[in-house]
Order: sequence, then structure tokens, then C-alpha cells
Amino acid sequence: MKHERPKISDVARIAGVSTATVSRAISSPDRVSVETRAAVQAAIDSTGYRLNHAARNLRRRRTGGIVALVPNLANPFFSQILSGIASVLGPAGYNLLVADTETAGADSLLDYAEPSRADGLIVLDGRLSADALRGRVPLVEACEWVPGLAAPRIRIDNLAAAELAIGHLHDLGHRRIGHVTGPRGNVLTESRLTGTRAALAARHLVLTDDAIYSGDFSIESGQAVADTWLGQPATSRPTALFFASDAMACGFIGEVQHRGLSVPRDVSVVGFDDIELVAHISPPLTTIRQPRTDIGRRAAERLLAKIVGDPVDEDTILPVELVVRASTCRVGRTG
Amino acid sequence: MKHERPKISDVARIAGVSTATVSRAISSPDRVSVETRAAVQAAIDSTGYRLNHAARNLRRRRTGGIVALVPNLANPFFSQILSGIASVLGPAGYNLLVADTETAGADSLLDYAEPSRADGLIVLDGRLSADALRGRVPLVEACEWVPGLAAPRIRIDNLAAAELAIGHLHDLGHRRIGHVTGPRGNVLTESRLTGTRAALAARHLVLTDDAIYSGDFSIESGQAVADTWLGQPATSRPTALFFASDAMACGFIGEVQHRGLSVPRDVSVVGFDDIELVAHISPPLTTIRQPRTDIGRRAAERLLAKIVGDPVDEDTILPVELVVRASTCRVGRTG
DNA sequence: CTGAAAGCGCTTACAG
DNA sequence: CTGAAAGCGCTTACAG
Repeated sequence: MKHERPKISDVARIAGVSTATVSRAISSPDRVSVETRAAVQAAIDSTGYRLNHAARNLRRRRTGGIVALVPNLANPFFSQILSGIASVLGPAGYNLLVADTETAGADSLLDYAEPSRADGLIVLDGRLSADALRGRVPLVEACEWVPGLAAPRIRIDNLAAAELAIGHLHDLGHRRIGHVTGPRGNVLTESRLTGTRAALAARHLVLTDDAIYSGDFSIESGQAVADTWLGQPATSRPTALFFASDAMACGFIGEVQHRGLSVPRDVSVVGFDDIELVAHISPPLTTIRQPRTDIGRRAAERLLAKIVGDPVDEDTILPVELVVRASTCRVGRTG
Repeated sequence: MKHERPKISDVARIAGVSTATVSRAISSPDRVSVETRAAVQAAIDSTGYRLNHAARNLRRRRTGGIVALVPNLANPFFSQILSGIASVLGPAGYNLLVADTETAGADSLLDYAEPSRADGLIVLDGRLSADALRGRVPLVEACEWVPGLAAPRIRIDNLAAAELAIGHLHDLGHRRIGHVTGPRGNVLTESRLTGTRAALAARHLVLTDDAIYSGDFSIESGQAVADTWLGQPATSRPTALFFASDAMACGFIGEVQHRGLSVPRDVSVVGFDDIELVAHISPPLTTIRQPRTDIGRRAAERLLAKIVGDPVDEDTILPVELVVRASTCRVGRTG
């Protein structure tokens, strides 16, 4: 049974029609008579013919693939976004290619922006080069964005998110509020820090340098922040911290608990993302929920629209939500 | 500047050679004289020529893509595996296509096993049909496997993992030990349950029905198990539980803590996977570590070897490791 | 509604 | 070391 794969000409011969007709019977059945269609179908069934996508794509000058450029595939934050993307792309007949901007070389990343490689790009990494991306395949940005690149963006309102977090802590009576940032140079880091500063200013509070802790979104960096914070005088250090990622908040909480302190009694913690597990840790984490699946879905839909030439609005801001759990409480005995 | 993309014939014309020579200069430079190579390179630079992969692939009868079939893309467990796969595939010149077997229809999944779609398949979902997969593109299985499908498998020794977990709990003095399973019908569920039963039997203990809790790997199912367990008499219910996933263990711990009990004082908990966060929750989770990045890497390497026709050993069993943290302790006052 | 023919952009025996 | 030519397997104006 190890025959050559049947091709369209085999089907044509058996059905007694031309290859053009077979092609039409497959791609636009309504342009073919009922009888011919049946004959072609019979020939397809009897030969076990299956379309060669590579050939079709070459001829149609498309690839059938969309590439998602992910900053770090190992980061579970992106799994739900990819899931959202996949749920739109699959039914639309596109393949989802995934590339990790961390393990792929810079040059190979550019290869992905080739029309012979992919029909479109979903950029999830704001550190990529605008110049390298400009003028190539259609693209959209999601979550992060590349400054200077004019492309539709699907993102959340990071300023509003900071306002929610700070407002919540302020309402609980906190006045010494700190912020733990993401990695330097990241667009999210900037906007969340700016938002925090503004939200504090609106309440006549100032974000001093010693209340800004620099992290990099990772658990480990949150752990390190615990160290720094514990080293500061209990009477002047923040009584509440707003973290730019849940992972850092978890690392922080784990470490301060390990050192014998209690959350939220000794320090209130607000995270960012609402990743899956944080509702189930002790204490359950108060955090900013990002609609991750939706971000992925919208990004994919937007890209498909752009590919077929529909006019697309340049920016989509998805709503965030403050989820209050048990890692925050009224400012207490400490301080 | 909106020209047609230059093609190989444009480069050939400018370099004053044939397209065959250009092709060789690109693919096998050493078969071309130094001068010619330089001329071709100059022409490539001046035109901005970039290879069309679709055309090359059609001609070479390959696609340059490898598909990973993931049971649930949204599950962070798979993110590190994908990362491992990507780190091998990229440098080898393959695209990584990702398909979610949950959101993709069964028929579209079969499309992925088409030689015109992908050069190979990495199957991460044991529920797929062996008949549908057999005799198509080269494939390997990782983590899970499809019974009856003869393919190289990269997996861990689930029986040995259960032995490690049960041995640890037994060493701590536990005699009433329960097991929380994965979803019914999953191959991992079966082997971990079997392993648990065997490890208990080796210690003259019996796994009774009321000490088997059925979950589905999810956090929520772990939470539900807490409910069941709390409903059992404290004098006869297990003093220790071995969970088939970390997610379930976390759901369980969160819930019993919420109900005012303490882990490990009231119940010892062993998880499975060692996902990122569990070292940082309270208490840090004792668990079985799976080398997820390595599983992905090895699966990709194995597949590439199979594609080029290297003989591949059918099965690779990767070592697991018991990571003892604070969610387990000597059997105590309770019971 | 259908067919003949050109062509998508490469690669690769074959010959020299 | 290099070129002419065939061909990978489709699709699509064009004509009828």
C-alpha cells in the first residue's frame, strides 16, 4: 500500500475531467455541475486524494500560517493567550506558528516576518525592533507593543489598572504604598509605574525612590524584593505593595511568610494578571485580572481582518478588573 | 518602494548567471566558485532578495513545519514543554506549529498529519485515535501516549514516581494514604494509580476505594476533593494524599486552609509536576518533578532524527525526582 | 460549465 | 564549476 500520493491529475484522469475542474470542484463547488462534482468526489474517494497545501499556497501566494512572537514561551502567562489565538486561527483555516523570541536568534525572527513564511504576525514582545518589523507582513500587537510601530494594538489600560490597585489600597487606609516594577525597558513596566505614580499623586501621595522596587516579572525577583523590603525600617517602609505581575507577588509572599511575617497583616499585596493559581494560594491574591483568552482571540481576529483588507481600528483597549481577595486588608498595627 | 519581491531569476540576471547557480550559491556555497559566489551575493544584496520558502518546500517535497498536538494550550503545564520543543526546532530550521486538540475539530487535527501540512508530529495527547494517526507523517509521543500506536515515546516513569511519593509518605509514618487521580481514561491516570497501588502493596497497605478520589488534573477538581475528604470521618480518612497533578494539590490545600485546617499538620500533601509556582506557596509543595523542558527538547530531537531516517530507540524514560518541601510531615496528632 | 495553458518560485538530476 | 530544462502540485484568467 506504499503508493505515491495521488495528485490532482490522478483524480482528473479517473473522473474524466481536467485538473482545472477538479480544482474548482474542491475550492468552489458551486461553479461546477452537480454531476461533475459527484464524479470528482467519487474519484477523490477512490484514490484517497488529499490536497497538497504547499502547492496551493505557492500558487495563491500565501502560506496559510500566522506567527505568534512570544517573549518567553515557558512563561505560563502566555499559554492562555496562545489558546485564544489558536481558537480563532484554527477555524479560519490558518496554522498557528509559535516562535520564542528568547531562543530564536534575532535574524531568524526576521525570517518570520517574510511573506513566504507567514501571512501575518502577532507580536507579543515589545522589545523587538520597529524598523525590522515595519513594512513587512501584516501584523498586530498584543499585550506589549513596540514604540514607534504603527500597528493595531490589543491591550489593556495599564494606567487604569494601576488606579484600581492604588485606589483599593488607599481605601484600606494605606498611605505608604510601594510599587514593584517589571524589567527595565519594558513598555508595561513604564506604563504601570507611571500609572502608579499618577494614582498616588491624585491622592496627594508621592512615590519615593525607596518605595520603587525593580523586578523582572519573575517569581525570583519577587523573592528578592522581599529581601529588600524586609531590610527597610518597619516604621517607614511601605505597608502595601502593588506588583506588576502575580509571579513576583507570589515570590514575595512566599518569602516574607518564610521569614515569619504574615500577609496581609504585616503587608498588603496586590498582584497583576490573575494567573490561574493565585486564587488558591494562602492568602488568595488580590490582583488585577487581565482577559488573556480574549486578548488572544481579539488579536487573531484583528489580524485576519487586516489580512483581508478590512479597515481596522488601530487600538483596542480591553477592560481590566480588580479582584479583591485576602492578600489585602486595612492598614494595621504595623508601621 | 512598493516593488514586486525579487525572485531568484532577478538575482540570476543581475549576477549574470543561471538560476541554478544562484540556487546553489545559496544552498551549497561550496559547489560554486568563489567569484561566482561573490557575484551572486552582490546581486542578492542589491536586490534585497529573500528566498521563498513555500517554493523551496514544494520543490523539496517538505513543509519545514512540525506540529505539536497539545491537549489544552491554556494549561501552563505545556508551556515549558513547548519551550523545549521550540528551542530545538528553531535552530534546526523548522517551524513549530501548535494545535490545541480541544479547540480544533477532530477532522482538522487529521489534516495536521498530512505530509503537505507538516513534516512530523509531536503528540502530547493520549486520547487521539491510533488508527487516525498510523501510517501518516513521522511522529513521536511525549508525556502522554496513544495505546496501540507504535511510535517513539518520551515520557517519565510514572510507576517509579508513585513509588517515590508513597515511599516518602510511608517513611513519615503515614499508613492511611490516599490518591487523587487525573481524568478517567487518561493513560497517566492509569499508570499513576497503578503505581500508587503497587507501592502501597509493597508496604502491605491496601488502597481502598474511599481513599481514591477522582479528579481531572484541574485546580477546581482538587478543591472538590477537599470537600469529599473533609466529609469523611477524621479517624479513618487518609492522613496523607498523593495528587496526580500540582494543580489539584493546590486547589485542595487552598480549600482545606480556607476551612481552617492546616497543611501538613492535618494532612500531608504530595503533588505531581513541580510547576513553577508551587515552590513558593504556603506551605511549599512536596512534589514529583518532571523535566518538562527536557521532555520537549528530547521529543523534538527524536522526531528530527526519525525524519532523516536515523534509527530511533522506541522509548525514552526520563528520570523524575521527589522534591521534598513543607507540605508533608510525620504523621501527627490527628487520626 | 469546462478545458488548455501558463505560472507560483524554487531545486536538481543530467550533461558538458 | 555551470546551464538548460523539467518539474514540485496546485490555481486561475482566458476562451469557448
